[in-house]
Amino acid sequence: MIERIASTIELNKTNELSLPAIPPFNFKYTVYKPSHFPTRLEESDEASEAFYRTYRLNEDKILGLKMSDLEKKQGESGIFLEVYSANELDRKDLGYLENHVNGAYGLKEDINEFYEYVKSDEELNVIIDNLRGMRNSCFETLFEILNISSILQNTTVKRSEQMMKNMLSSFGERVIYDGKELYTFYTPEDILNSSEERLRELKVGYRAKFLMEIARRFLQNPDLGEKLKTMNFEDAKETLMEIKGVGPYSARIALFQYLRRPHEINFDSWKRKIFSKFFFGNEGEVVEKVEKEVRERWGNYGGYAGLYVIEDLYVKNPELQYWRKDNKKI
DNA sequence: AGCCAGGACGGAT
DNA sequence: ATCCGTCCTGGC
Repeated sequence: MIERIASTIELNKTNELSLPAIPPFNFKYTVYKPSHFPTRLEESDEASEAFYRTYRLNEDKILGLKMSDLEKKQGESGIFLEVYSANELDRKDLGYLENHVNGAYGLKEDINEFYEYVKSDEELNVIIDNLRGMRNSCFETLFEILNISSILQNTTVKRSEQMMKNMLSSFGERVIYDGKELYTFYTPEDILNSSEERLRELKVGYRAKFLMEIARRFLQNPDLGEKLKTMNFEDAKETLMEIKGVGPYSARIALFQYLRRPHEINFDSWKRKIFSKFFFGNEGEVVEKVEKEVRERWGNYGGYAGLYVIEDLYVKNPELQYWRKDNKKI
């Protein structure tokens, strides 16, 4: 099969947008999550305190985004967005982009509802104080987040990182803007124009057939993500798990990240240990007991509270990012 | 060398 | 409904 010949697209700055957020808003830990394994989709620039991220607008227009803290620029909560592109963007494109960033980072969500819900949990509130204003973030489309959750399943993070790198460098578009070299995510067409054998060469293992299947689904039904947003919780979960390769773990990642259901929390062995230790002081408790504690303590905001616990742990213990070299064990 | 961890599937019960 | 062998790769 034909594989796209590697090329690099250079982008130039074409627009600036100010995207206000409902306060409080924590720019740094909304756009950047210390617990997430690094990919070439995005880059955090410490010196300029800017965050770079690629974006495929309406499937064909390739964008490079540079985000910074609107508070520091204009004294208002939110994101200052600099847009790099090959061609000028029209009003419709910009409206679509603005809508995407608002949704991806929950800028229009009132995080105070979560704080109010858990206000009596003193231990959690110490953590919230450190990260106040942090939102759940998911810049990916449903197709993309299901690729990531498939790549995360049943392996160590180090190998997930390797698989993602291989997939992006083989099928993503390489872009250069503002001195950064990053990749866009690939599309369902990119995968279907390749082959299961080729994916196996990229060390995704038995997931090759799952990734082909996911690509097939989204080629047939590109609006699946939008459809899921209109469904109730059970129907959305059921629809996700109809996709071969998407089980409970991957579905919960999509439900929490993409559909922003604050209740959902997914327990892989890594999170099970972290929360076992957080609740009971040891890593050994079974997932049923850990999950029961999440429900009793945090109810409908179990996923959101969990997000704060995990990210706080990584902020305080940056050496935990050695999972890049080691594995999920803490 | 052989064995194990890590989600999901599919067949057996 | 629950259990179990299998799929892959990398690390021990």
